[in-house]
Amino acid sequence: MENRKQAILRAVVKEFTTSAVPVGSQALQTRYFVNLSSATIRSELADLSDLGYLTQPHTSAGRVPTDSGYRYFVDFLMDVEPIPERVKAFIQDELRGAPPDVQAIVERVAMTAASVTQNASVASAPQGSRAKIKHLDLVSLEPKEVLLILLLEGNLLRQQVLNTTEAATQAQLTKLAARLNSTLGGRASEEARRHYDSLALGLEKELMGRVVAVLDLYEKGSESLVVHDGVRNLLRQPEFAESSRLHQVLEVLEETRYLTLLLRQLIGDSDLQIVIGSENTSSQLQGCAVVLTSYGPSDRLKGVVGVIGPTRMAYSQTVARLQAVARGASERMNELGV
Amino acid sequence: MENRKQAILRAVVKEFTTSAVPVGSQALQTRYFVNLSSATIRSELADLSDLGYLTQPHTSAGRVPTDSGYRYFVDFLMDVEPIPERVKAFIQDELRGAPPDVQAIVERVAMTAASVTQNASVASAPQGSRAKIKHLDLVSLEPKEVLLILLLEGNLLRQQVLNTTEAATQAQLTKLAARLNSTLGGRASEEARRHYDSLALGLEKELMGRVVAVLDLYEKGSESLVVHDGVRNLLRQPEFAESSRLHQVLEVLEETRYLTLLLRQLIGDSDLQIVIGSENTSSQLQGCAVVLTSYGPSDRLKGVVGVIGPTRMAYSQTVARLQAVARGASERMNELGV
DNA sequence: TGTTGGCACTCTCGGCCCGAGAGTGCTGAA
DNA sequence: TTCAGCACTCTCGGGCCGAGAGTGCCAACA
Repeated sequence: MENRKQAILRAVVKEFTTSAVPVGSQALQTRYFVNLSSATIRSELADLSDLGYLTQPHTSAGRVPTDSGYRYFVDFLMDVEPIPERVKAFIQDELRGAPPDVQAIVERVAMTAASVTQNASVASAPQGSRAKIKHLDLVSLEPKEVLLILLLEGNLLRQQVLNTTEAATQAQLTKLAARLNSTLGGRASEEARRHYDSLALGLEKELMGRVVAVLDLYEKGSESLVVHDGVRNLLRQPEFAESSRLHQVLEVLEETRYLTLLLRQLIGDSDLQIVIGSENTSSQLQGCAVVLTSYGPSDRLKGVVGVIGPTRMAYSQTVARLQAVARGASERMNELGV
Repeated sequence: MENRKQAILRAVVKEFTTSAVPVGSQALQTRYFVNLSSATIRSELADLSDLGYLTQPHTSAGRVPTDSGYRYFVDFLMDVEPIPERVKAFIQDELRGAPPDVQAIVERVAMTAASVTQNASVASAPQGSRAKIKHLDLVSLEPKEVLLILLLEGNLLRQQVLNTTEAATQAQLTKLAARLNSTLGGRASEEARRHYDSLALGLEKELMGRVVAVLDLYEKGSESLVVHDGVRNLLRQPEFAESSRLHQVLEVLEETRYLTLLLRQLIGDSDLQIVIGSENTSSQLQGCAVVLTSYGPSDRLKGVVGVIGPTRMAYSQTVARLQAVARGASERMNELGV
């Protein structure tokens, strides 16, 4: 595409992003292209419309980018936007101040992302495809009831209440825990499965069954922690003035199970994903843009943080800030060993 | 107030609750009071307006209950509404299926409350004013880094990463943990504080300092777990068709810190609290009604679950179902010992 | 050939009017 | 005290209209 067309497309996107009003040839001329006449710009706009990058709400209105228009912008025209120091500092502060557990950090990540991008946000907890057992503990609740505490790599705590067939004292449990710790501590989940298989029926086998179950749940990712925040930001946008639009977005956000799948499917193995309007497979997100990136303490342990807003979104700003949040969160998690 | 006036007020509330349209004398006559003429009803309606229980959007519209009208209804006219078996079963299923940890249960409680009342919901985790230490564990992460795992009464797990001045091996830590468990296990937080005071400087004192800090945090309730759900339900109500109304509610719901305070302040020590429209101290909740009740595994450990919706709310149904959810959650927590 | 000023055309938007309809309050009679 | 009748008030939706914004096209020009 010729340079001038690109420049005009970029200008339309930029202008529409901030004003939310269809942009006409005159506005472009006075604000971006003083050397061109509005007639020239009009003919370029007509071309861009023919190419499918722009459209008009009605014959005598200005132009609005189509989904393809945004896509072209994102792929070829977008420049990296520097993040103001104030925002950088805010992100740092928020994430440094996060308490040392996954749940809290994920919530903080969602909150920060929503806040700095002024859109709705989602975040899921980092999850690995292979788990390591770091530590294990057994606490007697009742004579035949045991609480199993499992510390996975990444300082993820899991607990399970377990009704055993035979009674056990706390002393016995402590001993058993110590033995299991030396066998399994620091080992991958495979080890636990092998150990389970090797056992004869009894308390230890029952216990290890639970351990394996927890590991399975974790590795299959069917236990999911997904949070969302910043829905109120969407209400500031004219796109969501009528409630039906917001309703659809909320159906996605509040349906945790679905949201989890969506995030997992979208992020794939790419590190930055931008989905615009009709590119969304989910019908509720038509008209919305989704920007996702991954974060986590290590390459093996990755969660997703993302932003949902109208397609008329400040893409370059959103991407920059979202990535900053992801970087900050990764550092914090790394530092905490969480 | 005379019986007939009460009956008419009740009818207006009931009718308006379902239709959301101002109710006129004729509608009342044909649907509730076939033996009265519409003129008679009109004069009663005029009286109820004078009393401040009803109002009209404009001179030639039907009547709408005022906040006082709802208040009178709730205090004197509301009858207990039986819960359909299907709904009862749904509540049971949802709560029985909740995983055995507090976080998950609180989320499940909010989700269920939102679902069965078709409104937005909030829930906070049960919290006691005094904590008991059930179990404690120490895991060595790095030579000078220790993870402290603390199991409080109610199976609440807390973790803290702690950088120690002196290095310690896992064996030493295990020994120390065992000693502390026998000293503190099952004891109240006072014991931990006394033990902390009695110690000389050193690893154990550092550790106990953290333990005491966690207990403090918990007992002061400054660590808060509050979740909300079902905002999408509000969008079905005409009251929230224009986005500004929803915006205000979302500001309350998404501002966790504020929400926590609000819940704590509202519930006080009563077991059921209904706040209607202008009775709300928070300006964002004018026009909304809030219904709250408490739940938890024991009398000492109470959380709050509540519903937020338009003042035009099916109060008797909401109260009945909310209490059923609270009962179900309490049972589940009791059973899990969570 | 690309650019430009001029111009007719199209479409939205807000304001206005108006009639239908709903619901009221009042009044006088039973 | 109840009720039928009636005049009155107000909203709501539809239709109309003029202002304004923006377009596409065309002919002229460099």
